[in-house]
Amino acid sequence: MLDLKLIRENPDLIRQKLKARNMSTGTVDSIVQFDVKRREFIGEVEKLKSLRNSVSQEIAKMKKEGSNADEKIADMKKVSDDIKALDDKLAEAENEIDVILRDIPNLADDSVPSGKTSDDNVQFRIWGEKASGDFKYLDHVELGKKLDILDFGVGAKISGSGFPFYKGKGAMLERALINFMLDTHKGNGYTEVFMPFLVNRASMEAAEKVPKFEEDMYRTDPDDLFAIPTAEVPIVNIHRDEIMDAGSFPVKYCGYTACFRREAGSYGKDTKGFLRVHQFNKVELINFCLPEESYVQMEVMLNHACGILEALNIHYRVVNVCTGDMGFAASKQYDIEVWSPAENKWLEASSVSNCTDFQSRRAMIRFKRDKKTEYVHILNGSGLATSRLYVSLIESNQTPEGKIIIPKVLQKYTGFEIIG
RNA sequence: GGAGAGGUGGGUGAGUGGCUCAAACCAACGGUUUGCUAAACCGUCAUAGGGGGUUAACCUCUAUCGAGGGUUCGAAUCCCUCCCUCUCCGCCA
Repeated sequence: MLDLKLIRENPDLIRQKLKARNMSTGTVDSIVQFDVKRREFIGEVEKLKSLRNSVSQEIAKMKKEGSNADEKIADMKKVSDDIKALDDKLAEAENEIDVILRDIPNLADDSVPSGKTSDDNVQFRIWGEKASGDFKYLDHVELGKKLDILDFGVGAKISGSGFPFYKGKGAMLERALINFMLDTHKGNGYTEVFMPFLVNRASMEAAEKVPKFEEDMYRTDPDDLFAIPTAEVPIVNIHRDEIMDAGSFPVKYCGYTACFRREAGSYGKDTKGFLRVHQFNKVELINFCLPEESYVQMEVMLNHACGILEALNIHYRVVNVCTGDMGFAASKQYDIEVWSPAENKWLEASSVSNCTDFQSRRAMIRFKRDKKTEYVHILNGSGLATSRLYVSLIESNQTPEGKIIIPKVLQKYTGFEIIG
């Protein structure tokens, strides 16, 4: 969430940033108005509470001395009633502010290109070359079927469409990718963690996923637990409600989880095979750092994610995501896209975001410096999601006969060099 | 799932209605003393929000003892609901 004080003191800045995100600016006026009310109520109610505290002391003293305090008690009864009424009004104003605040995204950094849709994203880097064999590239669904390593029909039978099923060497390849990525990131200084895949509502709120995106989440009914849409949620919550040691930054974690997304409202769009799924595997990178370091850390994280693709020799590009296409909590976002020779297009495989203090303010993750408490900056990046990476990998490394050559670095993880 | 115990500041831990709007100790930080180390002594020791201020230091008020309600002039303390942790039993990978 944004800083209420920042909105109060710079409403024009916020309006301008909201416009850049194609959002209406009326919310700013509402917040400012409710904030004025809120502070009025606070002033009034605290004056009354102060009075009550001091008079209660007097009553205690009078009772001890044996004198009659009935009159003061009657007065204070009235004061207490007033306090209760004012507290209710205050809570109402605070709730109104919170409801609006939960709907306002992070402010875009000035280095973010302005634009409305993904078409306005700006290519930032491109690496490698398109697979250019002199034959027709089979797509991953055809390949998977031919080699008997992927069976989307079985996944659909077990769970529904969008739940991939891997088999034999296909399953081993998936496991190899995950292990390779984790080992590489450990080498980059990340602490490996393994964590719950179901989290409580408080954790989802701290990561700013709920209530805004509740429709996109799988939720268990009697326990109100959410299937995580990304490992970002449990990892960010490691330090929730904590004042972190200022000397410890950057604090870096990597971890594998399955990720679950309902993808409500996106039916019929890029639904083939792995292109859009409800469950996928991802190795996530999270970085807690000092505010002044977050944009530098972001470039470092981007390079860590790209390093995986380069080791696997996968053709990719990085785009600087525009204001209109950026994630809710991000102030800046790079998407990494991998090339699919069969689809003849780029597929998003990773997203590296600087969430600045947007999550840490909600999650109360802070550190101390010069006697002051400041909010930590939090970055997240996929390093990477396997599903679309898998598509690019098996498609790009296929032979004219429809076999798949395993990249050198993966061979010690798979235990084989070729599928087919 | 059943039975019991318990949740107090960074940690230990006192506190069953009002000089406790949280004692004491430990840790941490600053200082004094000191050949060095250690010890001793003194001081600081929360978070959030409001108001004031030469808008920095600082002053002041309010809230916070797992969470939320309730009783009361007044709640860490009494009542209700929920959450979590620990121990034992049952079930189970």
